[in-house]
Amino acid sequence: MTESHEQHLRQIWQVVAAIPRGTTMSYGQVAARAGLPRRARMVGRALGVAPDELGLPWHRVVRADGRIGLPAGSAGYRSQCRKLKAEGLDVRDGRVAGGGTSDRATSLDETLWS
DNA sequence: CCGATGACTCTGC
DNA sequence: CGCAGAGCCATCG
Repeated sequence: MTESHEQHLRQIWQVVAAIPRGTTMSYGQVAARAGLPRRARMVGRALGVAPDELGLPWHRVVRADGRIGLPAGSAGYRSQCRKLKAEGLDVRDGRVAGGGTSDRATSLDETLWS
């Protein structure tokens, strides 16, 4: 059952659930914070297997460029875009703006988040 | 065991 | 600003 791997999923979900409202985090960021330095891809899979019962704010997880991690036009894409707007953020052409401007700074946040 | 795929990221052109 | 290539890790055939 690869329980060690399940633990990682738990951490990922926990990190995602710990994302402040009105803020967006990149996959690599979540992965790093979950203890997975290079497992950004696994984060995507984790969200994919994440049950809705957890009420996981997966919509706060976007790509490093601040773009939606799902194909434009997909159901998840629209959902994420809409939820982000509901969070007070602004979605432009698939891009997410942090409450007015860019709030996330990729590698910079890592030092900040420490 | 090897090859292909993927809710990723970075660098170069 | 957009496209292409390379790197990274886990899962599936």
